[in-house]
Amino acid sequence: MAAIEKKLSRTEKREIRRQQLIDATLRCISKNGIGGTKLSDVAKAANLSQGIVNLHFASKDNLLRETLNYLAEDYRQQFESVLERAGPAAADKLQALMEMDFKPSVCDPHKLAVWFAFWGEVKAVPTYRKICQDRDRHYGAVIRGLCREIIDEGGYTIESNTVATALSAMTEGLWLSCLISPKNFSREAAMVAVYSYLQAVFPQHYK
Amino acid sequence: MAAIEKKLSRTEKREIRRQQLIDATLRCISKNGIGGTKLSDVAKAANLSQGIVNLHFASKDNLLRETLNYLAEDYRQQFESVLERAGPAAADKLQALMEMDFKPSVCDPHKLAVWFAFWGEVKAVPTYRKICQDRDRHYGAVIRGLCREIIDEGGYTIESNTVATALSAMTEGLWLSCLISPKNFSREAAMVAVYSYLQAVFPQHYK
DNA sequence: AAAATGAATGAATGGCCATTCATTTTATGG
DNA sequence: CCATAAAATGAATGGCCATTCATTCATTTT
Repeated sequence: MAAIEKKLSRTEKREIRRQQLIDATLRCISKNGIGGTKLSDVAKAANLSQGIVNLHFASKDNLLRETLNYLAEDYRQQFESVLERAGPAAADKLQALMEMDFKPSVCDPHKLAVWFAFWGEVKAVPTYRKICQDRDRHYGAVIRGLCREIIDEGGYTIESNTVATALSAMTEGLWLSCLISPKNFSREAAMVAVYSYLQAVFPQHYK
Repeated sequence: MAAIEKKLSRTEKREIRRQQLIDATLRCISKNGIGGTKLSDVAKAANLSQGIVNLHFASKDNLLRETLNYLAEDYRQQFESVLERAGPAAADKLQALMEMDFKPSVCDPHKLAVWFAFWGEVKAVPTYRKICQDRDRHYGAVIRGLCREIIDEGGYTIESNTVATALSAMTEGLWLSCLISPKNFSREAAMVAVYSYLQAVFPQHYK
């Protein structure tokens, strides 16, 4: 490991350190919650020294904000990538997006624990609210657009807004189940629940 | 106020104090999150003195646990009460329960903020997980039972489990929207989303 | 109404933890 | 290969906050 690091330039190392610390933070929050996460834990989890977080992130608040930003960015990338690959039919894109939400890389108790830890602070910390709101707004708009296309194609009478709201909510609620009762939860059953709605509301598009 | 308290016996006063402190805790958590809630804040919010929480609850952990228990019990009471009053048809009961979830007394950003604050710690604090799991299990079972009845009546082919999962998830996801974007959120629109599912999946029962 | 018991107060204590900083280690440009 | 600058360390600092406790105040009992 040290041998590998030797080959990296200073600026490369800088980025690596930051990411290393964010990863450690994710593990700590998932295990101990935001309140239970100490900078000394984060440093230990990253195999680095006490003062390292303040060196790279200046403050704990800052580290937490950057961690949330990383989570949001991680989701965004997967979302865009799925949107590109799937389709071209709107119905296929929508289904692919829903399936993404229950892939192990997204629907993973560790990551979800961190999402919920931040959601739990949304009312108290405007910065977190802002980041989460922007995320919701963006994906909401995309989903709504796809629903609109499907509705136009199929001549359905339901509001695109209603379907988009229902789908997004269902996803997030299923994530909560995954967090609270991981034993009992199955990603397949979750997808079946989502699919039951798509099928019921867009019968020509989903069988 | 002092005049009123004078008339109360010691044991009555004890209960009142505990409730007063739990109410203050709800307000503090809603405003500052669990991490930002100090015992001195709680005492101040209850117009009482510094050491009062330790006197009545022994420790902060204890106060938080009791606060979550209170939230759960509050929900349980409303749930049972709705279940009693509504019906007797299963479809009516189910609808009444869903409507309850979006009444102001339940779907209120202050209360929801506290629910989410605890959900955010579920992975880190087994005690919280236990309480939330029990809650989910219980209501899940009731909702599933009602869905089963409706399915049998209507000769639908969908699994009761799927519908129950979808409905519970949608509720909780909509609560998250209410928390994150209270400006944009409307309780009516949320109910429309839920209703769109009921209508689509149980067309004979919901028009 | 005196004694005893319980409730409430708020100042003092002690531990925890983010942050700082003097020192050491490592990388880079000349 | 040296000089300089950046990165990393970890011990020390200081502030915050849960908890304790001696004291005061109120209620109940005898």
